[in-house]
Amino acid sequence: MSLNTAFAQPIARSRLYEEIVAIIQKQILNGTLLPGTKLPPEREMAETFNVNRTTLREALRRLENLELLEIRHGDGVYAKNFLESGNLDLIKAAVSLDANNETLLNIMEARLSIIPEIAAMAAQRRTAAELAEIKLVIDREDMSISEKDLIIHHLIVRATHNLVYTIMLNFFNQLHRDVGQLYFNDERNIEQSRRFHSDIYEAIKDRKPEAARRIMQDVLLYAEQAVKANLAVKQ
Amino acid sequence: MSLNTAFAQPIARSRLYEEIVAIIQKQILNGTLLPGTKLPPEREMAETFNVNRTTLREALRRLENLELLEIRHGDGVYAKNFLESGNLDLIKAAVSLDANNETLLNIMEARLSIIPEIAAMAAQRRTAAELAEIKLVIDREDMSISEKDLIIHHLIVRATHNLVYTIMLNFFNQLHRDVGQLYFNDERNIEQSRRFHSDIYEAIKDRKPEAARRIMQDVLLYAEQAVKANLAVKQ
DNA sequence: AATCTTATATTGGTTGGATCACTGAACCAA
DNA sequence: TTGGTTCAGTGATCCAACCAATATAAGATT
Repeated sequence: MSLNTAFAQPIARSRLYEEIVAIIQKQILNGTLLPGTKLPPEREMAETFNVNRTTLREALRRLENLELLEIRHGDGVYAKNFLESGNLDLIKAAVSLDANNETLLNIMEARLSIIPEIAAMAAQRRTAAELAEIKLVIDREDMSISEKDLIIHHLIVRATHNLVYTIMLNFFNQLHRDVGQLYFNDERNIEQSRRFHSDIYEAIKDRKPEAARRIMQDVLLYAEQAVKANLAVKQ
Repeated sequence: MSLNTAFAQPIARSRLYEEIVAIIQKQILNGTLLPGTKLPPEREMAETFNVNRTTLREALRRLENLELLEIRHGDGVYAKNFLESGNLDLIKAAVSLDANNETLLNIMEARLSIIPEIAAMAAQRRTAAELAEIKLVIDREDMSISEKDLIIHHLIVRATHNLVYTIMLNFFNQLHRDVGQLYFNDERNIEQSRRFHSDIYEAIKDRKPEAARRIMQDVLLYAEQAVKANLAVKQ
């Protein structure tokens, strides 16, 4: 017998280099480490953090990929202005840093302006095969509503035939994974989702972009309210 | 003497690990390396690519950050489904891989649906200080029109007071840097940009979101046509 | 004095090799 | 069947060099 899945948490042990990433990332995001600042040499930083240079370098690489640092061979390591170059992955870090959940609200706002557009586009461009796939998932019974919801969103964005939207959705879905757990614990929300799935399916089937847009907008607004209510409780 | 800057390509000497990233990335994007596939051990791969294990690991790390690989301590390295987990940085690679510029068109489509919304939001939320900053940049004369354009877009998105939009803009601006060079070589486009700057400024000053949205939409459509014309010539 | 060239120190990039830590599978014991 | 033990495989980290690009300053040239 398996434990209550809501209880079993995936440990996710942090690697050493990730701890260093977190430290430097925090300093850049909260303005302690200003853009243009030259960091100490790798050898020196490695000693400071009391890790091997190889490990430190993995951390610096990560920060470079996030566009937080610029590493110049033969010169040194410089802090960049994350507002001008930062990567979407930064948002995850920003969410966990700001205490008043401002970033989370920002994410939901952006989502509300982008995903409904995706739904509309999907209603226009979906192929018969893509429509059938959605139907198939809705009718399956060996899957939790939460899993279904995730896949349906994926299938919808796939129907836009736009890779950028597809990848952007991945970003918003990370929110889904983090907050969704609570959302789908409430029976009312589950019923809401079921209705959403059949409604959006119909709109896409009938190639009604405006209907799809509105349906998507409504469900996002509904979910947003649920999340906000949850945040209010926590505080 | 300086070379023609439009001709001078940004050297960008590839680091060794980046070449390995490119190879594996390509295999995942074009479907050679299927999701779930277990890659050989690091020691073996390092030998195959004829690089040190440290170097290989930097490559694997990068691919993990791109959400293309999953690295499990004590187990192994597995390929992931980039359509379900991929990062926006992937798009850059996708652009250079697909021959028919489909991804570039995808980017422009997404941009057209997102940036105008940002302009509208900025018109509603901008503070007096943010407005003044924009004006200041427009009036400066020690700056190329291309540089101005970039900064003005930054200031506009900053006025939305939404970090997600700010970071998203960075993604689209990379396109700006790559294609903008050609765009701003044409005198007609420069004139177009000047008009755009003053028009969008007025709309934001007067707090007219719909006007700002339309102006932004028009300029993006105009630029899109210019890019498409350029692509047509190249092919 | 101003400019160019060259030598050198600094710093990131790469290497080879060793050891630690986690995972999975096979095996054993209750 | 369940739980514990062992062990081989694999990633994580460490250590100590050397390679390669850059910045800087000293020297040569004009």
